[in-house]
Amino acid sequence: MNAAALPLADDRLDIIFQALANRTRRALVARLAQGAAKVTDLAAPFEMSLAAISKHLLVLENAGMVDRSVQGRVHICALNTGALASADQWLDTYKAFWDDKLENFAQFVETENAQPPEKT
Amino acid sequence: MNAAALPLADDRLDIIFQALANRTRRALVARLAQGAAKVTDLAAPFEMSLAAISKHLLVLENAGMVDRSVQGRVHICALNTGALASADQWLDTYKAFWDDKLENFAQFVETENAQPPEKT
DNA sequence: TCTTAATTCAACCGATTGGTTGAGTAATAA
DNA sequence: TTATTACTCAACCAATCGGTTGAATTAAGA
Repeated sequence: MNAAALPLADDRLDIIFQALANRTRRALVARLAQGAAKVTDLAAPFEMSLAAISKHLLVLENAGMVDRSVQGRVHICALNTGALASADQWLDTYKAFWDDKLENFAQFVETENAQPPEKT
Repeated sequence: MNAAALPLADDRLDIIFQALANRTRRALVARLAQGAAKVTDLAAPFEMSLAAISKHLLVLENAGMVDRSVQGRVHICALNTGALASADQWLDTYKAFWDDKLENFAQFVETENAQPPEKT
């Protein structure tokens, strides 16, 4: 079923979240979720140069989100969901925390106020 | 109550994922998931300056992940789950896609700025 | 062949990032 | 009052980011 339960090294997560931190790249992910596509078609909806899209695809590829198959002069890109799953997994860890544990910030502040912190 | 069903504007997601794209900030999130803390305590485990941590906390705050309460000279930071939920929600969209095939996905594609499918 | 299409590469640019240090500002402690 | 603590602010720096343009590469079509 789900084969992506890897250790999630920090530098790997850096690269994955960084790749997601750009709307053009997220739009490319959205597009690729519909199916594989060649670079020119991926670039078509955007108002930036093909070279810029090429760079964005490289970022996604380095993050492990996109696989590339070169057929002649055409590069076909496809989504690889493993990296996305890793990011999702990281977030899910903390979702579990806050669903269960975290309550009201104001409540904490009151508690902290009534109970002075220890000296350093 | 889950208040995180917002429209997920692109620039907002840019900021959220960018905030997560740094291991120090993710470590701060991890630390804050265990409970609120003051800035000095948050900075203690790291081998960088307090000013650097202060900046990281500002990034998390601007991303909506951290709330701050100033009590005297002490700033108490607490995790705000809304922004993390937004990132999770974005990823969940794709998780839903790759888990269940394109059930809800065509719907999503229309909402986003992705172009209609053009070729097979 | 000669031309065109698909894509990357390389150099460049301004803006941003992630860190530093030192000074500034308040609140608490002595 | 004077120090000390908690933290931010401001200036600076090197590295990276996101884009550009123009040239290079390679494949396909005429």
